[in-house]
This record gives sequence, structure tokens and C-alpha cells, in this order.
Amino acid sequence: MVEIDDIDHRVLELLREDGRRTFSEMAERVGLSVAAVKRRVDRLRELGVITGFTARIDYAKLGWGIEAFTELRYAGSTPVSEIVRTATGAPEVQAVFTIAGDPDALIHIRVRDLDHLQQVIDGLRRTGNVTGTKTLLVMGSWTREAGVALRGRSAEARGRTRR
Amino acid sequence: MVEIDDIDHRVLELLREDGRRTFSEMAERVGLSVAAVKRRVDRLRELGVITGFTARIDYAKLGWGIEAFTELRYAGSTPVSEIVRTATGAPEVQAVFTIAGDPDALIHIRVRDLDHLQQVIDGLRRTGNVTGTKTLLVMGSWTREAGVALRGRSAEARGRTRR
DNA sequence: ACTGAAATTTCTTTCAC
DNA sequence: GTGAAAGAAATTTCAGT
Repeated sequence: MVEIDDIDHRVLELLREDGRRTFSEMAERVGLSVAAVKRRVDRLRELGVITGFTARIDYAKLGWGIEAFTELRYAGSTPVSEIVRTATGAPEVQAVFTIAGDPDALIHIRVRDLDHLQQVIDGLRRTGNVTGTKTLLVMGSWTREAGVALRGRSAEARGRTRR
Repeated sequence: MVEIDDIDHRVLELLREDGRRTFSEMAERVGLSVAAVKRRVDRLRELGVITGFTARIDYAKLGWGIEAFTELRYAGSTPVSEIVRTATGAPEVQAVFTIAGDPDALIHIRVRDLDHLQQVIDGLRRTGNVTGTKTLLVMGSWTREAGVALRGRSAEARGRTRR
């Protein structure tokens, strides 16, 4: 585990909120010079704490309005690698979480409509050793946008609800 | 739903992969001028397709090594707003998905260790009208990093497994 | 709509202290 | 850690295609 001080945490929080913040803006907010903030960000990347930057995209605006989680159960003999391989195969699958216990995996799916969802699930059921599925259809979602409670204390939670 | 052409999709994919790509780099990759790419990114932001930029952080490196999903069941009379309000209260809760059917919500939790997880779940059970929980402990995860299958065709899936 | 280019401003990077 | 200087990139604008 990596050693991180309070200022690093604030920098991470700022970059969580807006990954394109400039060094000068962050410098002002955390009370350090631009060079010092850059050095910290560089270090956080070298340490692997910051693994990259990405754009937040509203997929519903692009017509991918349906979101679901599907629990997958596999035949007892199925190795985890096989579970991940089959589940990641469908392009609609956004994330795969392998689970201790029952179910064996939870996958996050994004699709255009319910018909499309049906097709994706049917595809999964036909794949590999899937013995059962249970799908949770997402009605609304909220995501913590500011950095997690990085220090175990309540960081400000700014988020939004959709739909 | 928003009108988006192939080049816009490629720009989105590039920004999904790396939210700090420069206009000149993207211009080269999609075969347009810098000015044209900037105009497209500006438009995608105005349309609300790109909602922002954020840093990817490896929370395990910060000591938040345990991830779980918890299904929540609430008393029948509980309004959705109340579900979201109580579930988002704990700083360890990263995301809340309200669900059509049973369970009523699925929440994504990140904690330091199993003791901590126990505390968070106990807290939720004591809150509001929670009538039951089921927790799925995450052993490993894979996330699609490139932009989704934005056109319904299989976009290249570059991801990674953890743990 | 996009190109190419110029002018301006801002951000990044580096280095001496 | 700071401050300053140099280099790179972003932004803005515009005539031309």
C-alpha cells in the first residue's frame, strides 16, 4: 500500500471531479506551486494510483438507454478465466465482476432496448457453461463523482440521478 | 437521441481510452484537422454526450482493497427517493442502482477490509426501511476501457483483470 | 463542413535555487 | 518546496476550399 498525504488526497479528489484540471488550478486550490502539484501528479501516476484519464459519456444520449446487471451461475467445474473470457465476449458487457459464492459472476450490461437485452442474455445463456442467470434491470443510478471517502472520512459526495 | 457520425464515435473512443489526448493527436488519428476535431468535441460536450472527464484511480493501491455489491430490499412503502437518499449516505457507497423488481436496489461498495464491509452493511441494515440485504463479494473485475460498442458492432475491447 | 495558418493565451515541463 | 523561463498545446479567428 502506497503512502499518500492529505494534499495528495485532495489532488486525487480534484482529478476525480475533473480529469482535465490544470496544474495551476489545482495548485491554487491546494495551496502549493504549480511545479509541486505536477510532481505529485507524476508520482501518483508512477505509483499506479492514477491509472489514466477518461471521458465520462452519457450513453443514453447515444441510444444506449437500458442498463442492467446480470448474475451468472456456471457449472461447478468452470475456471474463473473461462467465466471472464465468455462474459467479456459480448460488446454490450461493460464490466465483469467475479464473485465469491453464489452467483459466480455479476456483469454490467448496456443495451439499446429490452429486445436487445433479451438477445444479449440469450447469448450468454448459450455460451460456455452458464447454468443460470438473473437480471436486474436498472431504473435509475447515482454515482459518486468526487473522490471516494479516501481517508475513511466522509468526502463530499457530489452526484446525480438519472431517468 | 443525438446524431453522431463515425468520426464522432472514434473521437469518443479515443477520449474514453485517454481523456487527456490532445486535439492534434486525435486529429491525426481520425484524419481531420485540429480545428475540426475541436469543433466536434465542443459539440459533443454541448450535446451532453461527453459529460466530463475524470481520473481512473486504483483504490486497492490506497488500501481500499475490498469491493462488493449489495442487494437491498426495502419495505414496500419506501419511495425511490428515500432508497437513494439512505444508500448514498455511507461514504463507502460508490454507486446506487435502483432496480425494477426484486431486489429494490443494488449498491457498489468499496472498503478497506472485511470488518469494514461488515460495518457498512450493518449500518445500511439499521437505516431506514431496509428489510434485507445480500452481499456479493468481488474477487476480480474487468472493465471495458475503450468506448463501448458504440455502434452496436464490436468495438475493440481493451481491458484488464485485477487481483 | 473542413483546411491551413497566424496570433494569442494558457498549460506543461524543466531547472536553478 | 518555489519561481521563472522555454517549449508545447489549446484557443480563437479567418480567408479559402
